[in-house]
Amino acid sequence: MAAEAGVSPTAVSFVLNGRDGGNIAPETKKRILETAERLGYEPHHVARSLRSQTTRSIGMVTDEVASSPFGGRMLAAAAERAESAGHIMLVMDLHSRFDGEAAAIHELERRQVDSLIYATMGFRLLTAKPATQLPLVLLNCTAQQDDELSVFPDDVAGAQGALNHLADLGHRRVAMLGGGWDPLASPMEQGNISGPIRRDAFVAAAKERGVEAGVSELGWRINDGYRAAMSVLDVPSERRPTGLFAITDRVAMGAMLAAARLGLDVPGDVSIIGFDDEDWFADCTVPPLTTMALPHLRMGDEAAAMALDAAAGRTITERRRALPCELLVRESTAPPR
Amino acid sequence: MAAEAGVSPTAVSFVLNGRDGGNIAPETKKRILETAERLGYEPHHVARSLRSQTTRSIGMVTDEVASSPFGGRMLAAAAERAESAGHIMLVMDLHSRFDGEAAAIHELERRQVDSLIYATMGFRLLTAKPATQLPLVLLNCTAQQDDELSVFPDDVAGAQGALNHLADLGHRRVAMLGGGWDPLASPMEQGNISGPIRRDAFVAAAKERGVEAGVSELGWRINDGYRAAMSVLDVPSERRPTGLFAITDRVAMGAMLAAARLGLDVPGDVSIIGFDDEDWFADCTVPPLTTMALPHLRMGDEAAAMALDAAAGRTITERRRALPCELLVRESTAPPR
DNA sequence: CTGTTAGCGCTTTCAA
DNA sequence: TTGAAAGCGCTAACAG
Repeated sequence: MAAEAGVSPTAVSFVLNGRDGGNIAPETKKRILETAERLGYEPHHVARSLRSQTTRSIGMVTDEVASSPFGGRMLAAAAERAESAGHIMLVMDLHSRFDGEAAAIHELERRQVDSLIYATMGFRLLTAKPATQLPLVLLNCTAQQDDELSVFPDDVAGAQGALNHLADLGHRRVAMLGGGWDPLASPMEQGNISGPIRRDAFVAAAKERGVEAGVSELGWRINDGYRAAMSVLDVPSERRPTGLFAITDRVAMGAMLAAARLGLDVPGDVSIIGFDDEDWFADCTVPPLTTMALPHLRMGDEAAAMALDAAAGRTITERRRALPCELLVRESTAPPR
Repeated sequence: MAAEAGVSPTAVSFVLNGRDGGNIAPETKKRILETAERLGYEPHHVARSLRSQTTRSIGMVTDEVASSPFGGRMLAAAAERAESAGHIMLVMDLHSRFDGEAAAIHELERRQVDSLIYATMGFRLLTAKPATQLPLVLLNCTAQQDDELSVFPDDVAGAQGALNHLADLGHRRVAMLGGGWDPLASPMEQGNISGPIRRDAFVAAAKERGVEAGVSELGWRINDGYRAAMSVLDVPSERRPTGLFAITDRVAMGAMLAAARLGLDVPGDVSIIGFDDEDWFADCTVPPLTTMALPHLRMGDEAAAMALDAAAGRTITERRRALPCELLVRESTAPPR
């Protein structure tokens, strides 16, 4: 390339990296640019990495995030943000092996990634943050005492928002369905802290609004929701809640099944609001499910942005970011009648 | 490192790469190994890449696979296989931008990945295979005329298997629910060829087994399944099918809703079998859904294995691999009564 | 059997 | 304003 343009490698390097602070004659610069264009020349990425000690890449280690329904969204959003900054994501999935964490990080360090994202499937509170010298951002999890960089959903505001939606609609007697400890959950999921957070915030918000709120924590899945809704709904109508807050969309689905079984109309007899906005799940229920959407896309995006900033040595203002959930009002909620 | 052990870099390189074909004195070798151990020495990956022209990594470009419910599974499985061979996955998500393909591949080539996996969300037939000089394997898609390396689900055998399951149970009148053209589908999904493949195979298998088979292609989602099942089930019982094959688990879910609405017991009055084994979806329905599981994990695994083989220049016997689906018998199917 | 040497393709200091 | 030269850390001919 240098030979082809009849200049030195130095000149080429300067021009192509925009480092020509008036040091290169316009004429020379022009010739270099033209030659590069004509040859379709592009700097050799590996060589450049070796020299500059930066690979323009960010490593992502996931605890089966890649295989969870939400994980893909976070990963894709993070990858997109990385790409837009000329970086790329290297992924290592722990596929539920607790032990692999150190090895995965080590491998990523060997490959000289510029920063690291550690992502979990459920929203978890980490007792020990992954050990590394690299800039690290926690995605969908956060560390106990550290002021580690982290990005996670604002479950508190989400649950409050759900209650407020119901209260604004005029509901005075509501119930929260689902949550609690799930013996069937994978070990990874056990550390999930969304359950108690959402419950406490929901109950507190209900108290504040003067709304009567029951809780039936029978699990996280469709049939748990079915059972919970059955227990809560199958009572005389004057004691029956008119609004149901399901801790997940799956639980909401079960609640819908239960309502149908009991001959209750949704949202006529009972309003149901879910949480998560899992895939197109909420779009597909009958009626379409109102839900509190987890900000997975934005979480992935922010995590990558933080990783990029940290790698570049920029100062980061907000080190722990609780991102707001979004209320998606569809057709499963309405004023009580 | 070489200095520390008092030997030449050559000796170190040979020993650490296992290339010491009797060329290194056992004594020297031992000293090198000990020193490496003591120093926690590891070869510099980037430098090695520069020298050896191989980065031990495989590039993956996805058309929003990373953000689809199944995509994560394939990606994670591929990543795991790559890791086990000391490779790593670099991912570029096209996030539904058709145009980005060439750019994504180009970026991966610049980063000197050893091979490429091109993965799609739905099972697609590619008219033009992505252009690259690198070894390329198509994941969840295949090319029209080429003998390109590809891995995809055996939808034909899957649909046959579903019918055979129903027929073996004794059903003589069945219906297929869902599929057809979906105007609401994303452009990416439009190219999905699973629909016609499954339908034709199902119908042909029914004919072969002497089973009467109707088809109601009203779409791919829960409420489409609801509508399709309603139209098929809401007839006099002597004309009503006793077995339903839903083209996706979502459609099956809708069919269950319809059955419940009509007061029909599943599987007593009507058996329902789904397709895909989406997430824990099938586990969560009431009753648990019998379904034909797509081999996503194995697909990701095989794709990575093929990419690895191709990169290493090994000869690959089966260039197009249709991987078998697995029948998961749960509780939504039973003999007719 | 072992070590010297010459690069891989780039960036950057330093001298011209 | 430009170019020569020295590496980044490793591998692999090729001598010794």
